[in-house]
Amino acid sequence: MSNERKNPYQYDPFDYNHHEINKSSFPFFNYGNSSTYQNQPDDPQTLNGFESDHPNPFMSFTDCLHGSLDYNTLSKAFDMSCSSSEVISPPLDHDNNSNKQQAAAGVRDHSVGTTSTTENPSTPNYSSISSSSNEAAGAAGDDQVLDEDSDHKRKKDKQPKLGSDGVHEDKSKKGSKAKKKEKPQREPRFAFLTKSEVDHLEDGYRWRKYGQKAVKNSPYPRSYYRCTTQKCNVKKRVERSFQDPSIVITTYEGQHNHQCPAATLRGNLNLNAVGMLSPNSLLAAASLNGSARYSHEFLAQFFPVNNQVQLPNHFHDHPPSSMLYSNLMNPHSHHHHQQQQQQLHAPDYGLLQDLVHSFSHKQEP
DNA sequence: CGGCTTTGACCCGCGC
DNA sequence: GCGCGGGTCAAAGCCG
Repeated sequence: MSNERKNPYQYDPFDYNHHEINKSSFPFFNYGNSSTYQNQPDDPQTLNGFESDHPNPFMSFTDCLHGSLDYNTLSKAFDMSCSSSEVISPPLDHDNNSNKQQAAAGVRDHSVGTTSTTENPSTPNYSSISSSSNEAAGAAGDDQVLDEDSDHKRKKDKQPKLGSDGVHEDKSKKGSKAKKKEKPQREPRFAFLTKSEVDHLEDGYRWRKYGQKAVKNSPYPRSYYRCTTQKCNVKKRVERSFQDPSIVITTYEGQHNHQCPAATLRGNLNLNAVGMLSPNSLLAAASLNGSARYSHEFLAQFFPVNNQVQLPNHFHDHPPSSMLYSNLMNPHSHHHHQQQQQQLHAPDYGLLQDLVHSFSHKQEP
């Protein structure tokens, strides 16, 4: 979060590149009914051209997993990722100065985070995936935030403090910094953009909300969830795009060390009830369909080794021809440089920023 | 009563 | 050093 804190309207692109260098972008998955999404090709603040070209708006992410998650599907998805920056970026680039405030004015209140996911399981229209390495999400590479271990440490330290109303000396911990050496590495993150009226999308796992924070420059809060399974350190953050309130940004951090409860219970995934799948559930679903091989490759993108994300060659070998790809094509995509430029001047906006960077990085020749 | 959400306080790193 | 903002904690409350 270090870099993010620069002036939202003039952050340093070079600085960003420096930290985002290992990021990569990921494919879009469209799922569910897309009829409610109003595409505005001329409005840079929307997901330009996102739906207009979609030959099959009902082909869903879950559909891919359920019935036809195969090599082609995945490769198509990857092909898309190569040109998906525009898709993600529009909500970020441009302007923002005036619109960020009014973007969500009156659209919905701030009381999100209530996990009423079941009431509308079919809302999601599309989602995109973006991964980011450890440095992502504002955590400058050098000031790693805490992982579970550090969480525990902190918890310990915090106990006395709470008892004494914070007057207790927390300084002691600050002084005793033998442990501070080992900067815990943040888990890889990957984000989904999902068009949904529901904030917390059902993904087959059980989550416990442990916090909610207001997002700077956004009327929508960010909710923090943790997997309820013991010893599973996966977290996710959910927030709504302030520029397109219909879009929910879900960021996963870490890997589930267990099976997807939904899959376990049913022996298969009821994908119709799954609004969005985390990589693990994706993996589970893919495996169920005998596509484990490719799903692993696919998922490997989310968990890059050595912080280096590489697209498998065969993904590049397959020209973009899927509906997913066309869906991603931005009317302004031929204005590559222009777009990038805009992205580089995107406002500081937490998760969205992460997305932009990971995607924009993809554009490098 | 257990599991979950809410919510204010706290921690921490960073920029100024 | 201070304030800001992201992230987390944990007590209190809610709910089935």
